[in-house]
Amino acid sequence: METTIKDVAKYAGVGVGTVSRVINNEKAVGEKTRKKVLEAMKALNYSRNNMAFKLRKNETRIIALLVPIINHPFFAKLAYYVEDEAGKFGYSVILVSSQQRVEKETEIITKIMHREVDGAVFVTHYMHEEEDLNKCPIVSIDRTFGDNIPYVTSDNYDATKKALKYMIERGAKRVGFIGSKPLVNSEVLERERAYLDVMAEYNMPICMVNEVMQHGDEKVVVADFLEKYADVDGVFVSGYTLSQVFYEAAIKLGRKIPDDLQIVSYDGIFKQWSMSNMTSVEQPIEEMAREVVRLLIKKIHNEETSQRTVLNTQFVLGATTK
Amino acid sequence: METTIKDVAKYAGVGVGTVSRVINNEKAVGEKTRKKVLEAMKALNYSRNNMAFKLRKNETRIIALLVPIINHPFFAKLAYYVEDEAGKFGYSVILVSSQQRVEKETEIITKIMHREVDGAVFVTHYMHEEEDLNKCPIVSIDRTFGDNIPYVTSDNYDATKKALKYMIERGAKRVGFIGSKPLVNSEVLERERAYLDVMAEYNMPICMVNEVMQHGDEKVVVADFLEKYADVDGVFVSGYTLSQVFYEAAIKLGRKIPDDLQIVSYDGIFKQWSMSNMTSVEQPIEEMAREVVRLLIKKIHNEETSQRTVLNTQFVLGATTK
DNA sequence: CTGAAAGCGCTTACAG
DNA sequence: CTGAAAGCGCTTACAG
Repeated sequence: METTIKDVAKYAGVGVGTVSRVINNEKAVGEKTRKKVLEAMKALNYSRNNMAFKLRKNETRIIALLVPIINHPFFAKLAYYVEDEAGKFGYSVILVSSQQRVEKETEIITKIMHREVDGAVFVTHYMHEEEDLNKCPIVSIDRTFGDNIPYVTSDNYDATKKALKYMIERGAKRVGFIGSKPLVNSEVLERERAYLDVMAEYNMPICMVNEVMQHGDEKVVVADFLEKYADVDGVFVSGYTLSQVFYEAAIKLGRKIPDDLQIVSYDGIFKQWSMSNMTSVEQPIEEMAREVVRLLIKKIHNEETSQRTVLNTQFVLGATTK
Repeated sequence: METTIKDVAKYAGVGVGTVSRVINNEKAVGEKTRKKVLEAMKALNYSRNNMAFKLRKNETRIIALLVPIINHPFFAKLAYYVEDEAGKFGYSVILVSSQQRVEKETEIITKIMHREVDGAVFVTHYMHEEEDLNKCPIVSIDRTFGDNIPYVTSDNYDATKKALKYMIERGAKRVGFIGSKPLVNSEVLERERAYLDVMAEYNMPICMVNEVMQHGDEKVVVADFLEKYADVDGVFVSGYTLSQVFYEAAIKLGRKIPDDLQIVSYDGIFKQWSMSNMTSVEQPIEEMAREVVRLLIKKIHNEETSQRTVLNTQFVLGATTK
């Protein structure tokens, strides 16, 4: 059997309340008593059973992080900083890859209701039932759920606009857009809006594929795009995976990059992970992660939070633009 | 207040024990009573407080996964499958990036002792105090702790030998080895042993750098290696990050790959993450992850486990060998 | 400053 | 089949 607070109390010849007080470092305890208790703890090699502690306190000190798939540079980096920031507040993080299965989202809600975690950050783009969500401490990235779910996002609209204009200024005459459309309301949709606005402004034709995609669909979608819009000389690719696939496919088709075809991607740069060198809009992943954790912890403690937090991207030049 | 088992019992006009029995789907409960309780649960929107459940059962149903850094293709992929496999057994996984800080390892031990997690899988290569470890349900990948810590690994020795011979058969006359040396006993050391054996067998000179490295040291180490052994025409690179850095550096130095310099790496292939196309020894990450989880769960339940599990790698041809 | 007791929300022998 | 009670290991008013 593991040694409990009772054993310590008996050994030290005091009450369990007293032991609890020294464990929790409360001031109201005599020097001698404290010493006795400390010795007993050491002698018995005591360590607190935090299951009991958590039950009393009614907090798990755990949050869940729900990503589409952890095995992806964007989400892995996010997870890294989420864990780091949560740790600063004494929280652990449970990792869940939704694998595009809706049940996984529901599972998290259940975990919250069952008091297995205190809250969750949702980085997924699937369906769900609004009603339950609003009762739970949940925050999100990019996704706009409703008034009760704070989220952090990046300046999707402005950044996309800037990226498109950059290619146009460098000679692109026919500019395309390819993206994976989220299933739910998301700030990511702003990228499409920016594209449409820029095309209107420059009086250019729309060459866009922005579809709901399953993981793995990228190749087909890219191939379709490149066939349908064979004459584009500038493309905005929304998302890391898509941009890698797109780049490869374009090369294979013999397109000269950037002379014949310029590319800018949203999230195209993960130097650590790949040898690609794309011009891209880089999201402030670290800051997004840290901020989303701070929001969640506030939410858990019923503090006020702002509903929408926008962080700035960076436009990073690479070898895929002129 | 959240509704408890007591509320349900009162509402249904039964004892709490009975409610508990229907929650846990025990057979010994009358049909009518069961129905009454089920209705009460629904009416009150009851969901069990698992903190209390866990305290009673003395199990957290959580395991910890300790990796050097989650933001890395190998560990991210591992994490993905660890989570998936753990889920099959009803376990959640807490993610911890050690960030090369020893305290993080100790932290996990503490979490186990404090009953915050039931056990842990260690994929790190740092120091620790043996004594505590042996009391805890811990399993590992590659690392050999001692008789009490089961681990899974791959056929490091054979695979390395095969890779080296492959280059030699294709004309390599001067073959090097570059790796990041683990701080602790690890099967990864077998790769060095294989290299030394092969060099002896072919009577070739040793061109090896196998040092303890910090994250970020790779560039310097690679540069040193390429300067010191400027005339190697075949190199075995141990590890993903190192192989990416090595490849880039070699290219920059004007080395023609594979004509002038062949490369084989251990863990060089992560198609999802990069556009590289290396010849490499591919570890069965999914199977390693699943197996290590199974081992841990057995350990948690005090079942017998084998101490060492070796899984086979695959030798995958890419563009970096002749 | 300290002890005895109640209680967090469950499960599980023990009777009946 | 079912209820009353004890207990999991803590914390926290309440007295003193």
